[in-house]
Parts: sequence; structure tokens; C-alpha cells
Amino acid sequence: MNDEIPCQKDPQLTERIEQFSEVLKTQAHRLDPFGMTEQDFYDSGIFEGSIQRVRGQISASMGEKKTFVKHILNHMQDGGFIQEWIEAGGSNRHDYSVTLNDGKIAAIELKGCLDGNNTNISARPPHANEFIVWSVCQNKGADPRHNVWSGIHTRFSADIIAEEKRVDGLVVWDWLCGTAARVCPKIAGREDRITEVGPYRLPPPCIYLFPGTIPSPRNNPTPRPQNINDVGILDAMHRCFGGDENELNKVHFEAAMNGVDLVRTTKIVRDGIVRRESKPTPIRRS
DNA sequence: TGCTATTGCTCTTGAGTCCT
DNA sequence: AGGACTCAAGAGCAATAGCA
Repeated sequence: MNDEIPCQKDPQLTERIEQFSEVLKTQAHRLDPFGMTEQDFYDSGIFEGSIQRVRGQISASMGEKKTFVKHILNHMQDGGFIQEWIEAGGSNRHDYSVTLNDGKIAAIELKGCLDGNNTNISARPPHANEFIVWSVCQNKGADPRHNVWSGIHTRFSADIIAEEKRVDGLVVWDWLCGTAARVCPKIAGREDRITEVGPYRLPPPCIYLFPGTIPSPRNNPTPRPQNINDVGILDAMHRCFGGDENELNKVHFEAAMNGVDLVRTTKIVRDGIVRRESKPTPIRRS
């Protein structure tokens, strides 16, 4: 049983989504306001075009995500866990820049559900002492286990090793955490662990600590995952929102040569237990 | 061959840039 | 100031590779 993250998707919701998709596909003509025949309606492209349009609108909207991050970072600042933060804006390849209490700069890249090629696109800004990715997934029907694994192994590990991009860690945390859509085992019977921030009632974040150096087959095959106090921004979140030591995920990336192939092995360890481990898999990039 | 794991594609939106 | 244009991002899933 894979356990890359404690929560899981709601099977009933998935089932209903699948059922309703079928209803849409077969009954959409009944909603046609143009008075077409059923045949004409499905031939017209209106159905497919509308689906794409709605999907694009949902994908492109960042407003809710930014509101969430703003609440969180303000809360951290108010509590004295960070000095200040700014939105990086525009041409930058990261989204937020946070000044930690010790004066170091942490850059944050905001991402979605992590399943998608776009997850690879990020860059550690030169002024940053640390660089983390924050996954904010607003899709209630998404599968967090699939997405976390996809993000960490298929996207990040390949990118970190092949492109020599250093990423210090990952936070998986959004306003669906702890709601009925994404029940959080961390707060089962532990209401006292919930933090209220603006309109949100949040469990502690899920934190993944990556190695502090880039794995390389000859020079650095098995770099160790960092500790929480090595990554200031993650440490601040962890403390601010009441995370437990045994909830921290250590992510191991190992690099090796298999013949001419560069292969990597990804392993997620939490509370001393291996939660998921890949086989040594080649990095295929076109 | 058939299944699973991994990687790339597709589409739309919206923010930023560059003009007038 | 405001319009036209450019381009990156999010999400699901199609395509491909690997393995039994």
C-alpha cells in the first residue's frame, strides 16, 4: 500500500464525477438553447468547445490560491515566524520571496496538483538561500497520492538530477486539507491541532524534505535528505502550524549508472518507515 | 500481449510587455 | 491610459516505455 501522503481521495466523489461525466456526454443536447437537433448539436463542436473552455477557466484562475497563500504568510508574519514576504511577480520564475528571521531569503514556487509536465518548470532564483515548491490543489476530485508521487518522483527527481536544479523541499497544503473533500488523518479526534487562519481551518502542513545537494552518479550518488532545521521556511511553517516530527517526510533521491543510462531511485520515508520507493528508473527526456 | 509506470500534449486563461 | 500581443501555467489524460 503506497502511503506517500496520509490523506487520500474520496472514492464516492470519484465515482460520482465519473457518473456525471457520462451524463454530460450523453445528455448535453438537452441543455441546448439553440434549438438544434441532437445530431446537429453533437456535430457542431459546441459541446467539446464548451468543456475545454470551462476547463481552461478553472485551470487558469489563480485568485483563490493567491488569497490562500496571503493568509498563510501574513499569519506567519504576525506570529513572528518570518520577517516579511513579497510576491515575486512578473518575469520571475518563482512566486514568493520570504525573508526569514535570520535574514535568509526563501523563494517559494506555487504549483497546482503536481500531475502535469508544467510541474518541472521552476527555477531557483539567484538571490535565494532556499527554494521550495508549494502544492496548492483546488480540485476536490484529485488523487493526492497519485499527484504527490507523480510530482516528487516523475517530475522533480528527474528534473533535479537531469537539470541540476536544487529544490530544498515541498509543501502539500491548501484550503481543502481537513475538509470533507480531503479528510486529514492528522486531525482525526484532534481538533486542538487545527489552526484557524482567516476563513480556513487547517491541519498542519505535509512537508517533504529533499536532499541539500544534487545527486550525481559518481560524485554524490546518495545525498541525505535535509533536516527540518536546515530549511528555514519549512521549519517556520512546521512550527507555526504545529507539525509533529514524525509527520515530516524525508525524500531520498539516489543517482546511479545502469550501463549508459542515468537512473534514479526515489524513496519517501516518514517516521522511519519507507512509505513508497521506486525502482531505479532511467531518466527519459526528449 | 496486457498491464502499470512514466512522460509529454493540449487547450484556455490571464498577467505582463510594448506600443500608440 | 489602454489595446494588442506574447507566453507560461494548470489539469487531465493520451502516448509511450518497461515489465511479466
